[in-house]
Amino acid sequence: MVYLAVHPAPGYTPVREIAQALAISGPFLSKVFQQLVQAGLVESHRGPSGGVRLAHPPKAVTLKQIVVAIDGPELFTECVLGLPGCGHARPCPVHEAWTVNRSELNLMFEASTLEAAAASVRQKDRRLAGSG
Amino acid sequence: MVYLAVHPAPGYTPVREIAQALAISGPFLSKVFQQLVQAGLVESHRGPSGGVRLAHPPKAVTLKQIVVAIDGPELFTECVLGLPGCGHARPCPVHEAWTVNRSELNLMFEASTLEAAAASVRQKDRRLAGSG
DNA sequence: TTTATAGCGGACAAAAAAGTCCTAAATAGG
DNA sequence: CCTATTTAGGACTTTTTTGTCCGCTATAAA
Repeated sequence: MVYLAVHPAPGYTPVREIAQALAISGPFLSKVFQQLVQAGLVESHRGPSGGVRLAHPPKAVTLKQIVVAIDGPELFTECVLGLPGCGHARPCPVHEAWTVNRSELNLMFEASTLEAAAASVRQKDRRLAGSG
Repeated sequence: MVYLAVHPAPGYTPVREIAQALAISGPFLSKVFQQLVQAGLVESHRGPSGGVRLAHPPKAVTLKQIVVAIDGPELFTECVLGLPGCGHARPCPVHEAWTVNRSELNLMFEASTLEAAAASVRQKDRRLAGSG
């Protein structure tokens, strides 16, 4: 998604192209984009001149949305010990501590936008892939 | 460790006893305690009347120490995207955002002590296990 | 000294996650 | 209409993580 924000195109960008640019596997990235499409963060189009594109302006997309789309909302909702049913009524020993922690995490991930990440990449020639 | 803090014993407490009290598997808990012993958070003693006990007063043990002992220091040191070599020189797009985030996490996990968790359990009759 | 107890550590097994492959469906262009 | 392209989605494989088992060593008590 950062790639799409940094390299805006008039139409759709093929997943394969992104995969090559980031030096990651095509099928794998394809799976990731399926999740992003289902979450409504990305729009896709099949056939020739098809591909993917951002569904919203980068300013309106947060890091939290992306994390939730790919890894699920558990990080922002669940008990840190993984105890099922942990909540105000039946808290685990670190419930309060983690609740505070978690809300901070929420704020930070919500404050971090795709636009900010893209700007950072443009300005600092920042890498997107593991090598390069 | 919360159990040990809540149920102080004159000598060592067998791992099996703790496993039964918390309704979790003995061999599994045994593995966990091996890690805690190696990390120096718990002391063990073999043979009859052996078992485990806290190596330090609960006040002096932080949640961070326990997390690091069991899951490793990665949570508090590594790039959130998992890019090898991500750092100040070659940052990933969310490097700064995550750095801030991570130091907050550090502070919170360092501020949360075993004593606090144990007190919480004692006062509020808080459960330690998944059911009960 | 013998015996039962208890943690240690390596090998093994099971479960979950990550990643790949293949076929189908859509669609733009000739 | 036909073909090439490109995502969708399910099945499969590989890898990683998680959890179990078993023999070994230590040791307290009889």
